[in-house]
Amino acid sequence: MAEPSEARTGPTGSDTGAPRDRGEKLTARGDERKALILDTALRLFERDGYEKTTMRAIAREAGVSVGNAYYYFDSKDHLIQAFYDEVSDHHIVRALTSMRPHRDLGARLAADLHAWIDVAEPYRAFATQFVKNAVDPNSPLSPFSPESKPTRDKVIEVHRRVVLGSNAKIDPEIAESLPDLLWMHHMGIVLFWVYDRSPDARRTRELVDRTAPMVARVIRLSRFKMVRPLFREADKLIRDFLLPGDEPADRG
Amino acid sequence: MAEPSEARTGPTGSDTGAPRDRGEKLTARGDERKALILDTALRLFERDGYEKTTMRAIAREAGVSVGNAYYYFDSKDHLIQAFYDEVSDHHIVRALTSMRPHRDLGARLAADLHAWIDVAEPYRAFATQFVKNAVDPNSPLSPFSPESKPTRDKVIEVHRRVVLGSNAKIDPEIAESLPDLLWMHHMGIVLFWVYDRSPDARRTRELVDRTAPMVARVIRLSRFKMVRPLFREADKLIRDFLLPGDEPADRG
DNA sequence: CCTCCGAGTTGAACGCGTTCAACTTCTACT
DNA sequence: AGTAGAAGTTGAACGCGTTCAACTCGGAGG
Repeated sequence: MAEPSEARTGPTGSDTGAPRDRGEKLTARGDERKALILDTALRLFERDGYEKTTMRAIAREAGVSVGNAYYYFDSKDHLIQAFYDEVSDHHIVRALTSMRPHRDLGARLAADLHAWIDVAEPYRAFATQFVKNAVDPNSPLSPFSPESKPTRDKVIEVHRRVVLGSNAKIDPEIAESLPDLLWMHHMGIVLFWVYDRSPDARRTRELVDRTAPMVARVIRLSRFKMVRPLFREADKLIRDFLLPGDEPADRG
Repeated sequence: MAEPSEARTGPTGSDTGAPRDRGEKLTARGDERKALILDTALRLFERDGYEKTTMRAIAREAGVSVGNAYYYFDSKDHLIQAFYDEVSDHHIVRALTSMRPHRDLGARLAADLHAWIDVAEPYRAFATQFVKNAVDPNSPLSPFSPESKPTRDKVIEVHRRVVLGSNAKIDPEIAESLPDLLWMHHMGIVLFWVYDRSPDARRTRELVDRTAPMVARVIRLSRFKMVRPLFREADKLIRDFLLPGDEPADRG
């Protein structure tokens, strides 16, 4: 399989299964190195923004070669995935703590979302890029991508706790997919936050304070017979369309 | 792409006074040239997708130099703006026609959305890129950008007609912001459509058929006293947060 | 005729993300 | 110790979007 290096003709791609950084074996030193590169990248992203930070700058600052950065991360985007993981982890801890004193569903939800804003705020400068990539179905950063599933599941689990720890009485039939609904509400808030230019995301916080009680009120409505069919159908819809359930295999 | 290059100057009429991209003087020959480049670009986007189509390929295919393409369009993204305008214009015509026979709000909404899918379907291959850019607040492609306002207003106007032509009885207080709500529903459908991999967007159409009646049902609910406060608050929320209201910016 | 000027046009060049063949270092096993 | 092979590392090179100094062209004024 010897191809002349200068004639780079033909379709190179379509081999989508790049097993570069996946669960491959990394030595202890490799783990260190990977962390070093990631930390450097996030620091530069925070300081200069995502687009203005070059892979060459990251490599130089971390004291490695460009190629080496690519040995640990498949792409520049993958570095953002790591950022998202980090934010998510911090969010989980903070959210569970801050919602603990509350029993009211709206209050718990608001605490949850405020916790997210607290954690994510330092990175707002380059969060745009995250959302931009998240919206691309082919990106590993897509919320529906296999790569994102573990993180996403963890976040949804938080929303489950929001519901479970509350004193709200909820139609058990819709209770199960409620966390996913709340997750979507969360995503909406995130989208607003990305656009938000007010200092300290004050406007997003205001939005949270006003939507959280509303969401709680809507959920409380589900007990009434008049609207129950509507809720059932909405629930079914969400299950059918938004939750992939079990997609057998993508590349195997 | 049924319209020949001649149609380029006609239908928009709204120059928006945007001095953004070469709003400078263009000779007759310049207009032709610009249209030629645009048509070539859209054709290649449709054939090969957005990312795989290079500016060099567009230039070569159109018989001009790369630099010349940049003389008429500030960036590759700006070519997509043109695509969005075109889709919107066709959608408006088709939607108004196809919803005319219906009086039921759900049916009218479904007709509207199906019309959009019909028009946009050929471009699904590179629609991802549009959404990706649309989500960037700094992009001229953002739905909230001044550049997009004329197009967006036209689309929202269609949604106003959806409501006005129906026999639904709606709390007048919420009726006014209803078009914007429907527009957001539309955006949600678009987002799903971008992810949709089913042939002919069948799954998105299914989603439309199921959500449109639901939306209509929710709107019908607004008459009931029990939920009216909730609707009022939701309405106020939308006004306060999602509609910029009075931006004293363009074209006095 | 020539000159001037600005719209139109060019392609080499820049900086970017990414790839790759070749190289070095470490680990495991004989 | 020796050695195979995996893990780690390198920088030049590729193709991309974009920029820019220099060019051509056409018509208005002398």
